[in-house]
Amino acid sequence: MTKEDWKKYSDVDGECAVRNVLDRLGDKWSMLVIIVLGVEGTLRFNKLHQVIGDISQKMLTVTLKSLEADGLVSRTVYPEIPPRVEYALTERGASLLPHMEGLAEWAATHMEGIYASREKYIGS
Amino acid sequence: MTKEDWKKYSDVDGECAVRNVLDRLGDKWSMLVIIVLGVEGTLRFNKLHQVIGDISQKMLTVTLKSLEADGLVSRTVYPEIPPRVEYALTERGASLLPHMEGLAEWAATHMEGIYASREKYIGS
DNA sequence: CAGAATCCTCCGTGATACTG
DNA sequence: CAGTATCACGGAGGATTCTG
Repeated sequence: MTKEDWKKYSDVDGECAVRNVLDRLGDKWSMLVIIVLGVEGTLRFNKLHQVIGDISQKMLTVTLKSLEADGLVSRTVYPEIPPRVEYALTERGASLLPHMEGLAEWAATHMEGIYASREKYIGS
Repeated sequence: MTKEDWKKYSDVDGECAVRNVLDRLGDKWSMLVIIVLGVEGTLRFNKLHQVIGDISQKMLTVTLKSLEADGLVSRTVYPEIPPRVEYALTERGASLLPHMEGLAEWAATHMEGIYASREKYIGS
């Protein structure tokens, strides 16, 4: 990342790629949903809900919709009764996985140190 | 990332490394501050404020404090008048940079497609 | 089963003013 | 210069109920 690329990160007018994408991914559930779909593969709505555990039905719906809108997740409806809807990563969504993995590994590696720092820290 | 590592990502009891770290990094400014310090190097408070441009003084203070508490950013006070305070990435903070870079490049690469998808998407 | 529709509650964030 | 101290708000997120 050179200074020449800098404008990509400092734009204030809402056209900064990093900020836009991280804003979207930075919500409470998007990254986790992507990771789950990446690890588990295609999942139905309720299965996804159950695997994540502590997400509300509403937020799962909202999160999936925004991921679908961005073309990161595909939604397949099977016209049966009872209804069946399957979610999976698109190619674009899957291309994010390596980066999530990288972050996950970084997190796992540095967790302990971070917690230790937090405890020692004397905030105001 | 195998299924064996899965528990690291699905823990609900607040001990999930990924969730903890991403929660912290997922706020509005942390990642940007890290990127800026990574690209620009050591910076004083006001310079940081000016370079980012659209962050409030309060949020810059808050963000820097939490990054310092986590040991990602160092804060050096020079006992002069007027005061001078310099911020820089710690080694731990710098170790995050490659991952930020990866995300940034992913974002830059897929931005256009994501925007195109958003426009075509017919949400409810 | 897979959601849609409401209502409601924090709290992250910003604006403003003040200080050592 | 580098912050603190307050006040105020908007919207992300949760709980609950309803539906095709």
